[in-house]
Amino acid sequence: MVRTPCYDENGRKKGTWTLEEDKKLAAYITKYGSWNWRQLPKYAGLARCGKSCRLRWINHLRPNVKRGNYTKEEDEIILNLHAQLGNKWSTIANHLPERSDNDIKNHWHTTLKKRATNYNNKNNIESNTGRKITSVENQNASANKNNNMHENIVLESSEWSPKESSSEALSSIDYQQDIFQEELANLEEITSGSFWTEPFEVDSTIDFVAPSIDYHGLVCPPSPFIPHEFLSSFDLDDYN
DNA sequence: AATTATAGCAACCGCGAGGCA
DNA sequence: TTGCCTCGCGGTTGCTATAAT
Repeated sequence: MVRTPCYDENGRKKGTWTLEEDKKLAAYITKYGSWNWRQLPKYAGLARCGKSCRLRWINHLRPNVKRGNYTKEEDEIILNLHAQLGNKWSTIANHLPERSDNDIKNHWHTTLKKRATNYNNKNNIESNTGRKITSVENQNASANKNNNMHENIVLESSEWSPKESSSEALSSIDYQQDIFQEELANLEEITSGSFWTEPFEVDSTIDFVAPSIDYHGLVCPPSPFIPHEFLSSFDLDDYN
């Protein structure tokens, strides 16, 4: 289910993310934000490309992201929106803030696609009998996902498995929050006290870089892994 | 028990849009 | 206007787990 880790011609890692990489990425973005995806992995001490970091963050690590175990209501929203929008996964994902576009896309191709034909046929039948689902109704249904779905949006009960509850998804969120708290604490500990003034034990596997100015004129924060002797030549006050 | 087929999902790739110099 | 850079999107691939034979 995962890709075998390997390295590209630039020495950047590809494939499955390790727990350690997840922790580094989550901790860094939680503390500094995603100011520049391309530069971020260098500052975060990751041998990954920016694209990979962005994807990992959006699909797995960002707060409150829910994985797997789609509810019946979520399925209905996706089916409904896909019928209107087509493969506009990012737009569909906007209606399901806890889901990523990639996750929705995968879910569509693996599960919902098969139902779509029946679903569309059903809508056509309803339309022909004078109970057409309007786009306004669809929007209301999407925006109000905490309430019961619109009466017209019905899936065959046999098509939805009750095993797809939200319990496992919630445990995924708990797991991510644990990572945030643990690594944030580590970062705070690392970057506080004598960290900035004491000599640093350099990890030769990490590509150290200097703080810089991004295109918004903001100081790009240095990685907590940058050694003291390298940092000492920079004064962030000069940039601010 | 071994082999093959299928499902499910993580992640990569290529392209277009938009911002900036 | 043009070219470069970054980001985000959608299509696709690669791999594992599970089911079927």
